[in-house]
Amino acid sequence: MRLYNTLVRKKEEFTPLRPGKVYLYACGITAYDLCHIGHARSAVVFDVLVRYLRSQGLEVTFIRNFTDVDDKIIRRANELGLESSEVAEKYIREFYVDMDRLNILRADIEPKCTEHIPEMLEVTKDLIDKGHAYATLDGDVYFRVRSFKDYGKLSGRDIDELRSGARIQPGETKEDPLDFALWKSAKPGEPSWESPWGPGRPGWHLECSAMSAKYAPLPLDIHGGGQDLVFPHHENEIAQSEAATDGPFANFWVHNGFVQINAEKMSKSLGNFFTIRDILAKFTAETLRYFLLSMHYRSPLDFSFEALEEAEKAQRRVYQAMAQMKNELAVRSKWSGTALDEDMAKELAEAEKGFAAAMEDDLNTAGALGHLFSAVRLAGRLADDKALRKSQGAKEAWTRILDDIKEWSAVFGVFEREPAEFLAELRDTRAARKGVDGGKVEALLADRVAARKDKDFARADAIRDELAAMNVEVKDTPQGAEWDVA
RNA sequence: GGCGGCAUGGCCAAGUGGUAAGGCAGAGGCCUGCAAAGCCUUUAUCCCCGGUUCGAAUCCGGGUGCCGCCUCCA
Repeated sequence: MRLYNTLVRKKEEFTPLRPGKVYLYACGITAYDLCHIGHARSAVVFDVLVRYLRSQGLEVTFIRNFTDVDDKIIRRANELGLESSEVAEKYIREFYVDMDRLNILRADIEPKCTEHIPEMLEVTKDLIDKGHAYATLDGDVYFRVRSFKDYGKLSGRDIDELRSGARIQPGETKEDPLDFALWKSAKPGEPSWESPWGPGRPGWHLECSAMSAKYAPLPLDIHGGGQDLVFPHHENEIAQSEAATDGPFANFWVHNGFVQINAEKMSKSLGNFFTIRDILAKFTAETLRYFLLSMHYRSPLDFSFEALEEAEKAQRRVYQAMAQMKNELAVRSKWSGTALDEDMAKELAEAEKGFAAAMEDDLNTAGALGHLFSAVRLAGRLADDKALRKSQGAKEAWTRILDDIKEWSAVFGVFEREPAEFLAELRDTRAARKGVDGGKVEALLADRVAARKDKDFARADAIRDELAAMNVEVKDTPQGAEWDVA
């Protein structure tokens, strides 16, 4: 497949460095709070990338770390009166709750920073030995940025431009403002570990270098994360790892775009901040997942509840089509001999090809979904035609489309549910969100069924108007009356 | 200030130089007791100005607007 590589700022053909085998490392969360939509996007993007690579027959080792010691966690622990390890454990548990609901597969290896202190000390020692790092009298260890000539190659920054922006904080004794901490000496009340430079804790960037080297052969095939991690986090990782190993750290750098609110970055200070749970209180997890995949992973994605509702309708349409196809296939046992029309067969083949090509081209899930809808429309057209509906051609097409959706949905992680079951969940979710009383609806619907049976259409229509006023749509099908939330 | 990204129909959104996917919303039709759903039809010279090319939404230059990173951040 072709993948956009941040390192060279263009799409390149992705080829595993070791035949048939892919090592992918994605930066995970810092466990100090509930995950927000941005975390969800990043998680979904890399989940789909892993699923896709696997669907192409590659054996993927997916590593996603947890940062479980850092300034924010310590601050949070102080606020809550807990140990920082308790805070980290709590939010790692919450992370799994959210990710499981979003159908995110567990990574193969999920290392925690605090469990890899020896490995990090080892890297730090190496870097000092090679002259790439130095310890200060205070017991801090810094990476000597100017000792690494390629610094800035990922983020496209010039070291001398950076200089003007960097500051030395009071109390720091760096040689150069650009230097960043590998090891921070312990301050009172902070968690700390013993080291050759005194008690302290690792700097943020170090963990990814140490843990990826432990669990994967370097260079990694792919290293990923959110776009904001490009600088300084990933730039610093490259500096640490490449200075330590004298070889390349990662072959491809893949970064997902940000979630925005009203075209602005989501942030707590702007008050436009949504956790995954805020969303899942109103929408199904699968709707959120579908929404996140309906745009290309590198584009900024503007979040709104309106947009989510559109996604919900689009998603419902696919499930309705699935339900219809399954139903048609189930109710009929005899099919006429008519084969599938040549144009339709071609259309279906093109949708299949288009889907594959879109995924192959930098994981274009939005483009791929367009082809899924083409298949869905074809299915509807067959069902709509009284003659075609009973034909062998329709049977074959529906069977094939359902198979296609099954294959695609395994990569997308959506459309995997039993349609009737999901549609019921969706209806209930929409009903709850819009304040529709399901019991009352069922009662009115029963009255209407009775009225229709008596051919009292005036009364039936009056009841339907009443339901419509409640935001409820009625659908009369051969199987009986159904309702949904408008 | 430095670096980078984006600008496609009413809204959202794909788009690999060859003549604009898809979704949502709207209009007309088929179907239906009437509806709903579904199906069919229908709505774009792709921010502006130049250039390269037989041909550009796609490449180059210059504008304009918006956003991100440069400090913790998915």
